[in-house]
Amino acid sequence: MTTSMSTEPTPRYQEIAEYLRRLIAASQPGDRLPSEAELCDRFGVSRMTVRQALSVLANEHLLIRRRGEGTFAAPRVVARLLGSPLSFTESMRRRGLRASSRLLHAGWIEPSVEDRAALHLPLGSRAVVVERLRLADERPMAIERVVTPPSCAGILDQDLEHGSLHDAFERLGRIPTRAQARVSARRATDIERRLLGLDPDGVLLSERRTIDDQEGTPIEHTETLYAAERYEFEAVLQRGADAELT
Amino acid sequence: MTTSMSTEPTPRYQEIAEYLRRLIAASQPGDRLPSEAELCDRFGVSRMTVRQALSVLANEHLLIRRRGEGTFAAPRVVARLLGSPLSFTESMRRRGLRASSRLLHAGWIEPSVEDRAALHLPLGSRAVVVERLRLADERPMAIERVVTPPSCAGILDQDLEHGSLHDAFERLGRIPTRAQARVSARRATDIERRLLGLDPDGVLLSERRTIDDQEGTPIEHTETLYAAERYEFEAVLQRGADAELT
DNA sequence: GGGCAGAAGATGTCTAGACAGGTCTGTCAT
DNA sequence: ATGACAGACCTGTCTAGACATCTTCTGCCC
Repeated sequence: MTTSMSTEPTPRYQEIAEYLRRLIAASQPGDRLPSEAELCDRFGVSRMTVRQALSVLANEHLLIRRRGEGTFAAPRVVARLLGSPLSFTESMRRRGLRASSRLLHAGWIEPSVEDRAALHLPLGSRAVVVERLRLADERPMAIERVVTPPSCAGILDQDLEHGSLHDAFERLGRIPTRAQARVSARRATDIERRLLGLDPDGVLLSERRTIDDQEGTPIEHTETLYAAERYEFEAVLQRGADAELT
Repeated sequence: MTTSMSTEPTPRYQEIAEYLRRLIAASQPGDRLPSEAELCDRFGVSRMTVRQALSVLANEHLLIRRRGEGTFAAPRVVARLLGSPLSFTESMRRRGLRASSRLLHAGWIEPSVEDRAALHLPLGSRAVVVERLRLADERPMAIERVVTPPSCAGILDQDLEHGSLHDAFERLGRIPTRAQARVSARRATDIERRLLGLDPDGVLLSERRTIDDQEGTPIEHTETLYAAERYEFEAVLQRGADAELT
């Protein structure tokens, strides 16, 4: 049994994980997923290989395993690690969804007081704004408004419909290094409801964050308004040997 | 009868993980850890068992594995929330507010499916619940519902009106060490509105979290409902050498 | 000394089983 | 009807290997 796949072989467990991601994306939360034995048969692999795929997805909270019962699609859409460098695109892909954007507006503005403070802009300075509607499988997930200082105006020349904004920053030599975020919630306005396709009781999760580059210079002040009924934040906290305060 | 979490012995891979946790705690970030082969010898188990222990810790970002090189203590924590959700009391104190509680309910319950999964409870096991209204300078801020396993029932004997629940855990020898949290938002119900003193459009920030003790055993599964108009989460992320998560 | 090939050592992927323990269902005896 | 129990099914834990791939070190040759 020579396994002679020498041309960049994707591990079997990743194939199985991909299959399950799609299955979960097409399932209702709580739906039963194939048992380990069924997956062994379907993919012709041993049980440990199937279990490796399942443990990857369990760690991402995409499925829940209950001994004696079975494996089930995880409740709800969990989105992104709070403050994580994971892009919107990448976190959607892990959930078997295809991310895209619709550019709402891009150009120069007079920054608000909050924008100025976050980006350390002098009074009278202008700023660059990019507003996009973020979609997952064509379904609106969030409204994003990014404000950057004049020194980053180069991003206006990049592909804002398909590319990642963070990649655009890196091409300009500015590496996103440190982020501060604040998360709050409020009811949606009429305009926001229409853009996101929410019902009249629609609630928004707001993430306002500031990102610094490798030199500690602020390069981005962003507010992202997520449809709360379809999006959650996730955070992992480790209490280390440091009770360090601010 | 308090008891009995389970009659089964601790799995070998958890023993090994515990050994490694202590080793990592005593190491500098980047230090080399024992190789898989060394761990196999030391504990007299097969390689897959050692790998299971290692993958648990890798998922917690406590160590980093590099193919061909070895396994190393992880370089620092990836993300930390300020005003840490590890303790309401502590986060209020940092904001210069005095935290207090009004006990709504405390006792034994039949845990929900989600509670059971989060706390690794067997079917039929009961659980302890504590529901409190959390106040900051006498102003209602959040409704908190804590579910803990029978092994932590001792917290029922503690002062739940004034003391910190986490201090109570530590007095039981269970040190809250790691937390996973998910943050979402929704409208408040009538009861919640009344408890928190919200207006009819009131929105809640919901934080559902699970906390593990120093041995990785879940000790708390909590949902906290914050008055969104008076509360925000803050997070700070420092990007280290974490280009390789997954 | 410099360069290169190979050995050694490390993790990654995978097999084909085994037994244990939790959950559910249907049947049989009460 | 109801309760007890057996069996089917499912995930959890673990073994004792195998080959692949990647990195680093070593020693030989030029």
